[in-house]
Amino acid sequence: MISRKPLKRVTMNEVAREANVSPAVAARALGGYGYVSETKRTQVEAAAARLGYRPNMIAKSMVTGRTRTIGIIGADISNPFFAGAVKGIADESRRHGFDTLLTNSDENTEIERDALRVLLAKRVDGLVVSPADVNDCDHLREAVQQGTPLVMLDRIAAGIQADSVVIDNVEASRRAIAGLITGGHRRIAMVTELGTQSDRKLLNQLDKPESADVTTLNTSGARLLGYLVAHRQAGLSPDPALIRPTDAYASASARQCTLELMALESPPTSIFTGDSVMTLGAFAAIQHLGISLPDQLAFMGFDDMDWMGLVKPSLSALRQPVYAMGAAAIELLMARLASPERPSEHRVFEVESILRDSTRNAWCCHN
Amino acid sequence: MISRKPLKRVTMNEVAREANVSPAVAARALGGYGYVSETKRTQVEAAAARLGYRPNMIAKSMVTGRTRTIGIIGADISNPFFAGAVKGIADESRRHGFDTLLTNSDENTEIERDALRVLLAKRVDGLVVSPADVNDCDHLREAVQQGTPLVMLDRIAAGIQADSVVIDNVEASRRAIAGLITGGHRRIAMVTELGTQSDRKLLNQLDKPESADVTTLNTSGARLLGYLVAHRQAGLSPDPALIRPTDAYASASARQCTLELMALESPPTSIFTGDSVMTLGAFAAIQHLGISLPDQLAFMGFDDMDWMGLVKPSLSALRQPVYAMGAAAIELLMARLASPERPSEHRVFEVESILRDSTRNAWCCHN
DNA sequence: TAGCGTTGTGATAGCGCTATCACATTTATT
DNA sequence: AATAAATGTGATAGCGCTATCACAACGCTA
Repeated sequence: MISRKPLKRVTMNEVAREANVSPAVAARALGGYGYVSETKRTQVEAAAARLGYRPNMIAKSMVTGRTRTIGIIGADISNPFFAGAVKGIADESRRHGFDTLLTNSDENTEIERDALRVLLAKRVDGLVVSPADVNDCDHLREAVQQGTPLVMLDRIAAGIQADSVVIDNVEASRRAIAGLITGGHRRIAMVTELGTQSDRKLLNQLDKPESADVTTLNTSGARLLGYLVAHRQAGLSPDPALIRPTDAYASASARQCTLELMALESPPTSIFTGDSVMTLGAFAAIQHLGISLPDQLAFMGFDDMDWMGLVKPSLSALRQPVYAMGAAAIELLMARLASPERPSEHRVFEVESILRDSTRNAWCCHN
Repeated sequence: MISRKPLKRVTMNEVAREANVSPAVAARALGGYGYVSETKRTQVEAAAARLGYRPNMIAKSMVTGRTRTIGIIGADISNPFFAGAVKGIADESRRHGFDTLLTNSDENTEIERDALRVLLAKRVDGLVVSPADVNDCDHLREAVQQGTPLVMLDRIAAGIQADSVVIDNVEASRRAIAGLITGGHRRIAMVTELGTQSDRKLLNQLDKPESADVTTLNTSGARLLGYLVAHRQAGLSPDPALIRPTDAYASASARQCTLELMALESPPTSIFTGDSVMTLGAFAAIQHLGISLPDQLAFMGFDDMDWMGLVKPSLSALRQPVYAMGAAAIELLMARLASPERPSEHRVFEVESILRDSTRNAWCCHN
């Protein structure tokens, strides 16, 4: 039960009275607009300080229609990818005089819809969203249509007229796998979450990746597609037993999947993980089994973390410039706020291959 | 340049007209309060849906004086400690129907002051703050006095009438060091950031920790104090050469400090780090030098991370229940919103010692 | 029939500001 | 000196809602 009496705060009118000027003058002095004489400005400022006046953004937003606030809908702040991106978003927003309202969707479209409703009710000036499912985005489309600019981060939902900041997941993954294939690997396992229906559909068409519609795939689906394409291009047919979708408790599940993979009659000679959480679990399994990398198993994962250079052997990874991507999202948003009619822009960032010991002699640059 | 025309949005009045009811009825139907007949409620809801009506929280806050928003001032979201805490804060807030406005202080009091000003202007209903410097908190005190409830997380600023959620840094650190001493170590190094003046003052009184004023110490100062107390209690005099304050670029600096420590004529037999960022840098140095843990050097650090169990050898650490601490901060805030006059509550969480290979045979439980 | 509570509806003040007038005064230009 | 422009001030509408009235219509009891 919330107490009902909102506390009485000092208002501009009281400051005006204290300073013996009209409310209009006080407003101009405090708000920094229009004409005010130096004398009165000082009077007003002194009065404001004396009374402990705090401007009320709510009231200001009420009349201006702007809040100088950006809403963020991310999957999970405790995931390092988002933590880094959120930092970039927050810093860059601040630089432009905007604040950030943060929400978590937990990769759940229902929660996302809810979060969106709240952010729109709060009248944020713009949104940065990582859609939980790119195939279920009517709510996002409606927000854009009603006039709230939106930038998609990490994932692009088809059919939404909005800017985006992404990497080319298919190509990054394809290149990584192609490298392993060129390095001589033929049994490459992939451990990844496959949270959505459309991503899982890929499992039924392992040999015809070209028939998949990229625009309906989420991040991990796209990474799996890259895996399939690399195989296809090399004339190889992927073994379904080596593709392991994990379930919800991601890290633990990745560990379990990896244990099972290595227990196969014909285990993989190399393993590729869909993100850093998968990498954590898979590597835990590898340690547990005492498997030696890269001789017995080559290892490469999506998303680079500091610690990957410190484990033995060190782990190769595909690095996304997360902070820069977050900052870029805000740049695009600011550009759109300035000119709402500009054509939508899609910023594709480069993925860097960080080659460490876990792929030594196992990976060859492909192109 | 921001475009100036705020876009025209559907208001309650328009919904009322569309539904052929008075604005008051529409307000009650949409706001879910007071009497409305079933018939009219349905009419209004239909009209709202038809027009794509979105409630305006700003206007509502204007009259109610509440925003259902919690402001967070944290040091750095990309630091795993805060990322975890922020998750706890956000989740728990959401459970209570509150949203979170996130800001970063970068451990800088100036930025913190700024962030506070903005959050108060936005009329947040409450604050969760990790003060950058517990000795420079007049701005926080004023906020509390003006009536915005505030919970301090991770650090307590003296003389502020507010709730707090912390761990006992002195005791946790003292116990860890005492364990190393009992384990036979006499030359224990400490690598930690010492960002504030008051923390650095400790360096001038290594042998009389009891003369330090705990309430003026920040997190890392308190941890250093624990280190000193443990030595004192064991009748040992700490070697100043083994206490290494790092500077700004934390991880790299910790690496450098560790390299220098190990190059000493008489190097430490054990090393203790002030947080996970320090641990990362220190461990990188240890790997670089090829030092074997725990034989050549016992290792223990503050803050546990997933990867610490995966490096070779695995690293011992003091684990804080970060998520729970974030959630607890919101619990306290909600309790205070419900009864503003309740006495302030200080929640002290337990620190768990995660003993792994890096302290094998080097650490003995002390009490 | 009068008197009462219950249920539903409408009118409207006002939250704290900004923006826009109208107007007063000073300074510059012809 | 007359006019125009620049500079400063005050009054006030209104942003979209909620909360508070006043009141009407209805069924109930006495």
